Amino acid sequence: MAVTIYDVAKKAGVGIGTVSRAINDSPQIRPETKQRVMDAIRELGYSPHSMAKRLARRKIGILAAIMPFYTGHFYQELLRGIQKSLAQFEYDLLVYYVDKADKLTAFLDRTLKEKRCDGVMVISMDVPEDYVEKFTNARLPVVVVDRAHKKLDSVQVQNEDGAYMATHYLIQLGHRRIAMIAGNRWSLPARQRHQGYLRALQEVGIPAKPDYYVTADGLSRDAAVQANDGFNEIAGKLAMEHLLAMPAERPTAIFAASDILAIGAIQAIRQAGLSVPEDMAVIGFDDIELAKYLSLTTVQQPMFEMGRLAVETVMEKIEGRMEEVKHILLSTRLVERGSTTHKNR
Amino acid sequence: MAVTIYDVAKKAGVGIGTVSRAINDSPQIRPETKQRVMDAIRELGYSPHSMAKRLARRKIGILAAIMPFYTGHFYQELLRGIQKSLAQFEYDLLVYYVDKADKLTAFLDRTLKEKRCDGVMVISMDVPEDYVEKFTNARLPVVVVDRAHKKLDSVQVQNEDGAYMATHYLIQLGHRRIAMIAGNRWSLPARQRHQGYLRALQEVGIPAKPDYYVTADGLSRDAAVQANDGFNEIAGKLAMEHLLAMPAERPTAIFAASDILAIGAIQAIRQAGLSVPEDMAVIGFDDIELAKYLSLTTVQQPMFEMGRLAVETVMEKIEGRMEEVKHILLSTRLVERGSTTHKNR
DNA sequence: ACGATTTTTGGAAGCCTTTCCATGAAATTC
DNA sequence: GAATTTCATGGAAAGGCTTCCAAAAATCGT
Repeated sequence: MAVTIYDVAKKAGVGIGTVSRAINDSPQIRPETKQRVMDAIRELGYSPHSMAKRLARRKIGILAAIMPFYTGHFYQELLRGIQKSLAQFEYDLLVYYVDKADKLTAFLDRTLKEKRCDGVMVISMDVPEDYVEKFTNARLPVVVVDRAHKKLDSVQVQNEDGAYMATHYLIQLGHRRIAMIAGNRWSLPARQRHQGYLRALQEVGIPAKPDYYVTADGLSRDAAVQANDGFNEIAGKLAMEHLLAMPAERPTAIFAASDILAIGAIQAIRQAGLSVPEDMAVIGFDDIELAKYLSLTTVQQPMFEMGRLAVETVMEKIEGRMEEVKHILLSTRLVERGSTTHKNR
Repeated sequence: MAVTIYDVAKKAGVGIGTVSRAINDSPQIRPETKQRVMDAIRELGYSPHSMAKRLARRKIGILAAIMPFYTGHFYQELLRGIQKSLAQFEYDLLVYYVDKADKLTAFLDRTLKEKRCDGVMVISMDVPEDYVEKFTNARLPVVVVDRAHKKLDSVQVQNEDGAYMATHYLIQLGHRRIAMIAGNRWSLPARQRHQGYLRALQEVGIPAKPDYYVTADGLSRDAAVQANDGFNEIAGKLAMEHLLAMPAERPTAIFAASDILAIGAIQAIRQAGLSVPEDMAVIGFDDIELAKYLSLTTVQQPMFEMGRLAVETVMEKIEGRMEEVKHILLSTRLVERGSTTHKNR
């Protein structure tokens, strides 16, 4: 049916090995011979069958990325970093979006069952403990992005540091009553960011009020509030309403653990007839695309770079250049906009 | 090295054919035998090699999507529709993001050269004429999404209709001087939307002023303005500035051929000290995520549905259920927000 | 010019499945 | 109970490539 390497070999009057060498830029071939083969290939319109090649090479040439279904700049930029980097290795990218965490295990199972890729990048999701072992046994490299796990390679941002920076910035602006809004309490980024928040407060001797730390899990069982680990607009709004309803000592500034939470919070603030930043300064985390349009001060993550490093980390494992588990931490950057002060530059 | 079907066969005391039948749910196998094989598989931790399977089955089980690198809800939702639909066919998705159109041909070349997928979805990009033929010859099904081509299957939205609806809506609001901002003049969606715009005007006897149709290509050679076929923020802003600078008969309403153009236009309007919608009503097209936050009235495209249909169309071709070229047109929906009237519901 | 090296070449074996055909066993029919 | 049909099974062949080894050809040294 399709034209194979045998047809080319016959046409060019050479052996199949020679054809293979010609298409794979082997140095073990005379230029004239190579030319003859290439001519035959062009004439016949031959194209190698990628699956056969992969089978023979014992290498799939595919990396899989699994990520949650959130829209937004963060994942887009990440994907772009991944793609760009992948191109250099001549690997393809298989993308899986999942709605819920339970789909993650379904995907992981399938990946383990069929050998569909050489490595996996798990983005913004926690890999269940038993799967960590399964993947290790299967010798299938996994890198987690935007999360960390002791036994898996990881690429993430200095969450603690970024949160410290954000909180410190609010303090510098003169705020003393600073509350923090986060997604679910057990989410790792939430915890890390909380640590940074606490450190900044502690440093200047502001006691941390437990009431000032509001997380999505404490607010509601509602699915909409729990979506995306509690990092969603509704949760932000609810958390803010909760803070505004506090009897006394209402905070003057909010550090939200994500931009989307911050956006929800701002809605609640406005609805309460207050304005940002006069009555309430708000700072987010991520620097998603919306942040620019809504003039939200935030902590920017080097998303593109994360993607690039994720790929390189998996590739190191695949190519056996690296044995040890590697944890990469990238630094963040504060982006000042209008939700904290007016016209400050 | 890896455990193969032979190991399983030996362990279970059956032939390899039987093992294959067991894992593929063939009815041609006794339940007891199947159980025995399954036990052996579990014990050995066997998993079939997907590439070998694909080679033997003469079916890759992969669809490729190639799309531009724009961030946003439209592509995210589209991808989600694609993914969801793909899961039913047990196919995987290979994603390629491209910055520029020239990368498109690079991708298409590679796809043709190596047989990496069973079908291709080209999203928001025009397939060059010579490639149409190449793909037809290679018998590799291609569906274009958000574009159309006579000889290729396509899934797109009723652009003409949506634009008509948008313009008609502005007319209903009392506007008579309605301008249109579009990306590059030669882009198909731009042309189709322009047709709808013209039809709505004509219907009520408003003469179409050529000056009221501003496209990105007429504005600047600048790469930033030409990016994404002229559908970008800068182009929208520039176009609006151009309209505002018009000596007399300044328009009172703008139909932008995309939300992102509308957003650029709004910036220009505000910068000129005018307000939306009082001085200038603005309606967009797409309903990207930002639209909701910026309260932009717009024409919504059924993105998820487009993704689903794109997959089904390619699959029909792959499975040989359909020979003819199929063009699918989906209808749009007007979403009223604050950029056209205040509180209108 | 001839033996020793080095480079090029041909093609068998291997990668791991699925599929098809032949065979033997079991079930059905008359 | 013999003849026929159906069902379950084993394993060869096919799918299209890479890789390795041995053989052939080219190159080198003297």
